[in-house]
Formats: sequence, structure tokens, C-alpha cells
Amino acid sequence: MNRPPDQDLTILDIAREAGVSPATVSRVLNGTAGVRADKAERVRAVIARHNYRPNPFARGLLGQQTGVFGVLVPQLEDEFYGKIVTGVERELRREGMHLLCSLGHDDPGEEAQALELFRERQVDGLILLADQIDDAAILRQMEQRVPLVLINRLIPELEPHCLRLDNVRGGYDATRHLLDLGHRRIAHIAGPLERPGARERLDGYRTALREAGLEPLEWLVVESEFSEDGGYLACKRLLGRGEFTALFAGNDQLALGAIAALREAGLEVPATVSVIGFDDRTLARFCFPALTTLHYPMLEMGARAARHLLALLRGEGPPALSRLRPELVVRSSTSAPGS
Amino acid sequence: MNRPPDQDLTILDIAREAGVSPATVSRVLNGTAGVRADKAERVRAVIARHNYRPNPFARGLLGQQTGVFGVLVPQLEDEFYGKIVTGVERELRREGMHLLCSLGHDDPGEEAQALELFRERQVDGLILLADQIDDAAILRQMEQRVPLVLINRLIPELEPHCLRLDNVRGGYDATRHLLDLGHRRIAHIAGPLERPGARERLDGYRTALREAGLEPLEWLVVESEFSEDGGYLACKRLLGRGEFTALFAGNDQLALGAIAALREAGLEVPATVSVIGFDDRTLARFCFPALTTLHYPMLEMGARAARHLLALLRGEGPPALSRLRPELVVRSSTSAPGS
DNA sequence: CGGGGTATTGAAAAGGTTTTCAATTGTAAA
DNA sequence: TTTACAATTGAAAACCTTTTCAATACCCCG
Repeated sequence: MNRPPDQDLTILDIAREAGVSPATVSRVLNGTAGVRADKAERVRAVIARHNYRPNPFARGLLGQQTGVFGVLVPQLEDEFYGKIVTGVERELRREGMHLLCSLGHDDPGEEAQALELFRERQVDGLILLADQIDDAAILRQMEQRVPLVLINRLIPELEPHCLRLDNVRGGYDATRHLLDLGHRRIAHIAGPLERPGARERLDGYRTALREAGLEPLEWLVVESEFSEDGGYLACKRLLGRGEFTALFAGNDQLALGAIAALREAGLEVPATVSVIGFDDRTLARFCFPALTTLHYPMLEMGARAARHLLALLRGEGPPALSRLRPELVVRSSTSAPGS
Repeated sequence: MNRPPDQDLTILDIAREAGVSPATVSRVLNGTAGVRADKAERVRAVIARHNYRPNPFARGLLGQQTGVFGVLVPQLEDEFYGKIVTGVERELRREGMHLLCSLGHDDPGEEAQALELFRERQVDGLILLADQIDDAAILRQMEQRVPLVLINRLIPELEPHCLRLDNVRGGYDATRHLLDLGHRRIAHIAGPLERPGARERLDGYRTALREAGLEPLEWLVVESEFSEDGGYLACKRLLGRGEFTALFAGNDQLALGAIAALREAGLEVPATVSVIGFDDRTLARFCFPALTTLHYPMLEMGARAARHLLALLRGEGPPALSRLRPELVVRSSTSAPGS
């Protein structure tokens, strides 16, 4: 059923065997213009018999669609991005599309290189997960009329194609969970605030506090890069500033670092301090104590990006996409204060 | 410095501006045949000025190199494969090569599809991490004269291009570590034994035992798929069979499942039973107790595969590659018996 | 200065598809 | 039966590069 194609047949061979001109075969292949039904059927039969597929290079040379999508992610060492790519791939495979994969390594130059690559290779569409490169460079891509979807980034001009997590909601839910448990003094380790995602989570945190009648205290918030070491150091800073019974970390790695710092300070998690993370990486399930966190639906995010792109390609206009919502996963790192 | 190319210049434009024929430009580009030094210099200057790059589709159409490598991995949800791909990408990027990425989803049909894709797209080389497809299908690829590297798989005909971890050694080192701690009754949860890697780890285990003057006991070994649930069930089976003070799990996930089962049975790790894993995924560092394990150098494996392929492409013949050696990482899940 | 050879160079073909444009066929109306 | 159109179809050009083959330029020697 998945027989390899007979050697390398060209459209000429198919045309000859079907008794038509190559132009007609092409028309059947692309569904363009009118080909008389009986003739089309005959051509289709020959195509199927030999499992013929047009040479992608000849097509590309004419500026046609290439059947390849470009995907840019910062890296693949973190399962986070791997899962997103997996989500993308599953959807695309179904449509017979392929994936040209590039890593940005958190470097604006490499991200730009990747875009250049994608242009040169005439990809049919782009899925970008790039923090470093500036809006202008991305917009320039758009002028090449390549459909494009951004993940975790907002460019106002491209808003309908920006797929994001509802981070405000996530920050709110995380904080709310701690409030519901009875915590009143809740610290927050934010990710780098130049990142919109980190800012949004902070916003959600503040909103939840205010809604509970608490004024957010400046000294309870520290900023850190998204890493375990960062979390460790940030938590130490917090501990030096005053007391708190709960901590909302901007992501799971920060949470792990923070837990290490708390443990080192002789504080028990969650007995003395509750900790909640964000993203729900695999290790959140296995670390000790197992981390309460907000689940980032990575596969789903990738799948949506792919479907969005396919829709654009078909000229369907972007699907109305609500922002994806993170989901609270309660494990063992949070509890009522002093329990 | 990384200026995008001026619109889309063709080799004709370059030729005209340099006052030579397109054939000469082509020769300069590819370093073929003799072009008089001064002329070559002039051409190079024009190429550089416009940052011209030949159209990859026109090249592909002529059966030339495409500058793209195919990479097939089972999936990307597990950081394991993501890290390998990252290692590959880093090396390739340096050479200006790109990555067509396909997932096999542990399905022989999808793996075959991927190979077909790679053939159709005329990739310059292949890096395969595929367990399901049979040797013959892979060897058939080889007849297309595409350089190819296999990771974690041995096909005798392709031996010089098979890049593997020294699993026997790993199994030996793991068991030896437990023996050195003073354990005598050491159980093993093996991965699926139709996988060579799993068999090799088992071999290493047995060798170490024999070397220590212990006869491997059949009932101390169970087989399981590589998953947490599998580890949990396998460990329960072991517990039903008799007593042991240490357990060597075929990989980290198995170890985690086993630890859950041990905990459920009221046995402490490592106080009552020591557990050692394999691979050293991120979670091994963070789970509780932190897992002693053998580190699989994933980035290095990917990087070597890429360098190997590049060497083949340059016709250098395969680098003499010793099998990569896993490294023991001692954490908190192992200790002397009864301590 | 002529001959033989080598080193450079360019013209043209090839590679497989799509698309334009003109030609042909078929159909319906007169 | 003829005319006017629309529906199909095919020939040929175009896309951009590499490579073959023949031609030209250059060099050294006699």
C-alpha cells in the first residue's frame, strides 16, 4: 500500500502511458482547469499504478508549493519545545507535509539565519517560536506572502496568527490556588520581565491578590532568568527580605531551584512554605515533593499551530483561536499554611 | 554581515555583472576546473557584493547536493531524542547544512515513509534512529548512494556507520557499582529483549556478577517495556519472587516505576533497596531519591553522528569511532546494603 | 614565426514541472 | 447545415543551474 514509486518516472512517462500531454497530467495533479472526466480518470489510474509523484525540485524551481514547512524553536534539549514540534509534526504528516527544522539557540543572529533559510527554501509556511529576533524582521518575512504562525509571541500586526497561552489566567489560577489554601503572604519569582509571558504571569498574580483584598507587596517579587540556578538565587534573596508561606515560581525550573534554597534554609515544602510551578514538565511529576504546577498543553499548542497554518494555506482564514488555557495540576508541593 | 541577498538574483545576473559566462560563475561557485585567478576573484567579489546564493531547486533538479540532511527519530517528546537532534543540528549548522526532520512514532510504516520522503527530497545524508523498520529497507536506501549513519542500531553490512553506546559496559558498570557497595543479591529489570540495547545491558549485568563470583539467578531478572508503569509492575513481580538488596533498572523510567513499587511495599530506597537507572534524563537529578544512573551522552552522540556524516560527504571515509561510553553518575538512590 | 599542446572560456543542452496561448474539439443556437 | 462559443487540449516557453563539448586564448619549443 505504501509501495515505493517505480524508479523515477517523470510526468512525460505518465503522459505517454495515459495517451495525453504532460500539460493535462499536470492539470489533473493540481486540480486546475477543466479536464474531461474520462480522461482525468485514465490519468489518475496511471498515476496510481506507478505511484508517481511530481519532482519537488522542478516544482520549487517554478515557485510552486514545496510541501515543506519551516519550524523554528529555540532549542530541543528541553522537552518543552520537543513536545511542541511533535504536535506540529503529527498534524502535518497527516497532510503529507514535511518539516524543515531549525534551532535559534536564543540568538537573534541564528534566528535571522533560520528565516533566511526558510525563504531560500521556499517553505510553504512558517511556525516560529523565537524570542530574540525583532518584530520588523518577522514582518519582513510576511511580505514574502508566506503564511506564518507565531507561538508564545505577540506582534500586533500579526495578532490573528499569534498563538499564545493565557499566562495571565495561569498566574491568576496559581495564585488563587494558594489563596484558596489560606495563604496570605505569597511570594513570586518572575521570569525575565522583558518576556511578555513572564510579565503576564506576574499580572495574573497581582490580580488574584487584589481580588482577595491584598495589596501586592513589591518586596515579595523578584525577577530571575528561567533556570534552576536562577530560582535558587532568587529564593535566597526573598528569604533575606522577609517571611512568606507560599511561593509562586514563574516556571518549573525556578520552582525546583527555589525548593533547593528553601530546603537549605531548613524550611519544609509544603509544611512551612508551599511552592507552585508553571508548565508541568515531566520532572514536576517526579521531583520531591511532586510539584503543583500549571500544565502547559504543549502538544496541543503545536497541533493548533499546524492546523492554523494549514487553514491559511487553504485560504480559509485563521480559525478563531482562543488563547490556550493552562490547567492547574495539584500535587504535593502545596498545602494549607502551617500544616 | 548577515545581510539578506539582494532580491532574487540569478547566476545570469552575476555573470553579466562580472563580465563572464554563467558557466564560469558556476565553476567559481563549485570550485571546479580552472578559472583564471583574476577572473575568479572578480566573480567572487560580485557574488559577495550581492550575497548571491544559487537556487537550491535548480541544483536539486540536476541531482546535485541539496544542503539538507534527513534526520529520523522515533519522537521528540522525550528529551532523549531532542538532545540527540540538538547535537546533530549544532554540527550541521556550522557547515551551513539544514535539517529535514521526521518522526517515526515507533511505527515501521511511518519509518518507511520517512525514508521515502528523504529519497524524494534528495537529502545529502541520513541520520537514522529507527527501531522498527527492517534492515533490508535501510540497506535499500544505501543503494541510492546516500551516506547514512545509524544511531543505536547495528546492521552488520553497515557496521562502520553504526554509532552505538557501549551498553554492555554500562550494564557492567552499573552492576559493578552495586557490587562495590557490597550488594550480593542484585535484581535487574531489563528493557524489551528484542532490543539489542536491552540485551547488551543484561549481558553486562551478568558479566559483572560472574566476575564477582556470583552466578546470575534467573528469577532476579524480569523483562519489561521501557516505561514507568512497566517498571512498577516488573518490580512488583520481583518482590513476589524473593528478596534482593539492589536493583539495576534498564533505564531511568523503569527505575522510577520500580521506586514507586518499592515505596508502596514499605521498602526504603536506598536504605533497604538500592536502585540504579540508565540514561540520566533530567528527571534523574530531580526525582526522589535522586537517581544514581549511567549517563548517556546524547548531545555528543548527535554531534558525532553529524560529524561522521560530514566526513562521509567529503569522501573522507568514516572516522574511527569507538563506541561511546556511558558514565556512572552517583546520586542518592544507591548505598551500602542495610545502611 | 609556426606547431603542438594546455589552460580557459562560453554556448547550449539537460533536468521535470507548470502555465500561457493558440489550436482543436464539441455543443448549442440559428 | 452553418455559425458562434465554450470547453478541452497540446506545444512550447520558462524556471535556474551544471556540465559537456567545442572553441578560443595562451604558452613553449623548435
